[in-house]
Amino acid sequence: MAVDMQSAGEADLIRPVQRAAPLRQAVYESMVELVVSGRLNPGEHLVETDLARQLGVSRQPVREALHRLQAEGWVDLRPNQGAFVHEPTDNEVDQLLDARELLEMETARLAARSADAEAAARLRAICHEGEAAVKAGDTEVFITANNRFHAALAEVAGNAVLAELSAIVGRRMRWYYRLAAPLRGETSCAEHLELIDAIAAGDEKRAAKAARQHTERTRVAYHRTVQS
Amino acid sequence: MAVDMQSAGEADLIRPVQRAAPLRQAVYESMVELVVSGRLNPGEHLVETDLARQLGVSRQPVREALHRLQAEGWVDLRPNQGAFVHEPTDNEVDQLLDARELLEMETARLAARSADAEAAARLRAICHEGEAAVKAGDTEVFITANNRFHAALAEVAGNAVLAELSAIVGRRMRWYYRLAAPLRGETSCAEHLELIDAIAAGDEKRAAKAARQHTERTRVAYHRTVQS
DNA sequence: CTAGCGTATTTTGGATACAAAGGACCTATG
DNA sequence: CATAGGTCCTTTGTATCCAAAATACGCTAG
Repeated sequence: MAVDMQSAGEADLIRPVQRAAPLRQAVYESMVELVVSGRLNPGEHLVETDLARQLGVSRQPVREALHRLQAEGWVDLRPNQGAFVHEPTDNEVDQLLDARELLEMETARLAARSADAEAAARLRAICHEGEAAVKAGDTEVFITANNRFHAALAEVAGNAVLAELSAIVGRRMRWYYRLAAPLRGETSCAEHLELIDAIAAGDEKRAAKAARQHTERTRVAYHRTVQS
Repeated sequence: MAVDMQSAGEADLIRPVQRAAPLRQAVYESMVELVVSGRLNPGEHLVETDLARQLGVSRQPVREALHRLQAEGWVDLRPNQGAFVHEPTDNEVDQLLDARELLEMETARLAARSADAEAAARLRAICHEGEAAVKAGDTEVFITANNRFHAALAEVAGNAVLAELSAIVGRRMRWYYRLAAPLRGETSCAEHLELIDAIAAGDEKRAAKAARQHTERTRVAYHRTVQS
């Protein structure tokens, strides 16, 4: 199991992080990338020492990153045994989507209540960025724009707690979402625009409905993806 | 500002943690206790070195505890400046309660759908423990039982994500809840029992309504408390 | 006397070193 | 030959040490 790590053999597997000022942040992002990209397999045991060597930093930032990754559901931390890459399940996806639906519907309702022309314009701008990314075929940028959209929506709704919970669910969704994103990009933006229209009109019911449908379609897209 | 910390002068301010196996856990619990009890004032700057000395451990466990405390909303961590005790606001309480209402209603609905006699009995048992604590006047035990009740409810509902989100909100509520708890203890258990009845009957609507009313009454109790 | 700058101290961020717990492998015995 | 025990090695958990950043103070110049 434990491959022989010769001094030269591993160098290009994982690129050392750029030593910018906030090292933890860089390490954290590198590790998210490693997990999301699938270079680390679900269930795999992450050894702090190895990660530190490969990333070119000490164990300290790695540890802190691992703790944060646990809080966000990327890895599972067992006492005295270290970190294991979280194993995603279809059941978990459905639970995440249930939670997301609940949170997004309420967020949409609150946003519609605040009904602000300037806010609607801001949301539309982000939405169009996502569209552009889809046209360019850049999934990663699209997902980022998507997250920004949901974050902005939560801000408009004006409940910071709700926004944070949405963010937690959103981060966890990323794992699965990147599977379904390519199928959804085209229609997702249209659904966002419909949601924005409802919010701009101050129509709470319509906004909630749009949010629900958006989530449900994401669910269908995911299930269709994993079946293939 | 910085009091003169003579070797003997500080010893009994904060009791050193019992050096049980999981040191982090002990440090974390000690610090929650320090924040909740009010011995550390909101906005106060927590210096890692001082905490470490006073708790009788090194800075490392303290740092990890601080990160966890941040994730749970007890402290705010500013880059290169360290930890500051979170300053609670009335606005935040309302937002937390809004989120709690949303989550609890859905949890109650799902729990009612699962409708299981054995589960209802388990919930009732926890509820009665809380009642006993109220009668004994032990607020701390009551709050613990209360949290256990909500956790058990989430488990019955069968959505782990929802349960975790509820737990996050519940932990944050603790700060405020301990203010309102003394006023609520008596009626809170009765409301829980009404909720359990609705769940046992499989009546989703009634369960959701009970959950909503329970949250709303907590809100009223809190606002009444802080006004005095 | 006040405002701006430079230095010094404090405190966090990161690296290294040490101790303890867990798991794997090997051996000896029934 | 299978199993139980023990030892060794790997890996985490904790402590100490060094460097970099931020703040606060004091000094000087206007």
